Amino acid sequence: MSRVQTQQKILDAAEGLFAESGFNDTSLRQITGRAEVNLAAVNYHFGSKKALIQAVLQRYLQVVMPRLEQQFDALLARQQPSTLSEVLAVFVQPLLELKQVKPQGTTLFLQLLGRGYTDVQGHLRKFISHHYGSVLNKFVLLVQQSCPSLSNAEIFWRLHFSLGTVVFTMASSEALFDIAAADYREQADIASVIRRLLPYLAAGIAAPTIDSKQLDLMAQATF
Amino acid sequence: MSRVQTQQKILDAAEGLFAESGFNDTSLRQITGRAEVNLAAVNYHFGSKKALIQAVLQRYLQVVMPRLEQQFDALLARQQPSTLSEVLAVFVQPLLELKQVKPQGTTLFLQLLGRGYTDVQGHLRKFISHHYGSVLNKFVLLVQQSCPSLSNAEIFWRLHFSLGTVVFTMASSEALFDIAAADYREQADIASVIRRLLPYLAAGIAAPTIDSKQLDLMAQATF
DNA sequence: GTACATTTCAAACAGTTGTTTGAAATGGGG
DNA sequence: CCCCATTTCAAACAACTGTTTGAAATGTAC
Repeated sequence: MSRVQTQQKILDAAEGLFAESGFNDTSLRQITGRAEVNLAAVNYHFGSKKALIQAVLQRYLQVVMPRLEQQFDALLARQQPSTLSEVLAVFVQPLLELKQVKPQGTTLFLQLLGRGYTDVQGHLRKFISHHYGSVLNKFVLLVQQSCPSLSNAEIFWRLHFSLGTVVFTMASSEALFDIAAADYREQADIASVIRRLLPYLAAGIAAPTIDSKQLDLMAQATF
Repeated sequence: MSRVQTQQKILDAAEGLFAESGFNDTSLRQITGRAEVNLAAVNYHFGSKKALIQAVLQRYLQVVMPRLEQQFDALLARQQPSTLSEVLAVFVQPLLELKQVKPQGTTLFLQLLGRGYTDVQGHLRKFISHHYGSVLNKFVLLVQQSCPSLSNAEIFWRLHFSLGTVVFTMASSEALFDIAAADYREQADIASVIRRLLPYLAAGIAAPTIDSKQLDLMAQATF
């Protein structure tokens, strides 16, 4: 079997299992079993499990990230600042295009992203900010321009709140789909979740700030 | 050593390690090592690691949940529906009161909650909805009353988005504190994060809905 | 078809995990 | 003090993990 065939079989098997069960709870024996490949093949072709995880993510990142950067650049080249909704909407097209790479591509990638941020804390964060930090900086800059009234610290926190929303939703998307289908007769797919997500994120990021005095009043209002 | 002393030492050691490294990445040998207790003590006193995890969470849940329910009941007994901000503000007081149970109680509990939802998917969700489902239903009812224009399905999704925000933020709160301190000279503690969280969540949950036509326009606006 | 490099394979490695065991120690009530 | 239940302890258990090994098979160029 040729080099690329084996590598591809491993990547395909691995990404499915990783998305289902997370990185920690997926063993190399499960992966090589599903890929119909010898156990040692992973270490031979990728070096280690960690490297395999990165390779699985890289297959999608190297498609999505340049598309995102290109769109960010287009917005940055404008004269007047973009609205927050415009900035967030940039993600939709590149993510949905992953379906062309592979039928379930969008769902798989977002689930993997969710797993990567929740399973082993820090690893994926460092990997992404190291390889694609410049792209993310452009995104942050666009958000800052669209919300000039917010301090940079406030934006930092709210963007991480938003990251949490996305990552958690995607990591548990399969369970949420099931619940939504059972309780609300929803035929939920990844595109419909994205559609629901954007207004939530836009409103949260651009929310008015309140000072601590107001918060204290709110907290005591129910006594 | 008396029964309760050993159990307490195990619980104290376990909750700290669980909060730091998550449930999967914390071994019983680490726990019994820190607790200065024999390895077999966990299985003798709690039965299994899974039961220990639940016991760790129960110590806080059985304090927080009755307090929450009591506040929800107070709001439900009102004549006019509460505002969303009022409903969300209910969480502040009971969570901060955990500091009286134990100095770092609030932070620990929220980190554990985050770990529980991100580490082993589903387990904690089932456990909480089984033991405290009625309390959560009252919360959902209050949110529905405060946002009459939103469909129940929309509220379902937005509450899970919010759960993701909280859970992810808390699970990685230590890392976020460090970044915030380094980049924005922020002295961030759990109370200040809650203060930042509430307006974000309130705005996100109450965000105006957009139809798919508008979304498509947004997505194509940058071409 | 021979020579050489690449790839596969079964087997074993060393490490960790949660759990169980049976004896030793400790506890308090009669 | 003795008895009996409770609790501790060191040791071993079986199952799993990612990784390495060295020989066998396959592929490729001459």
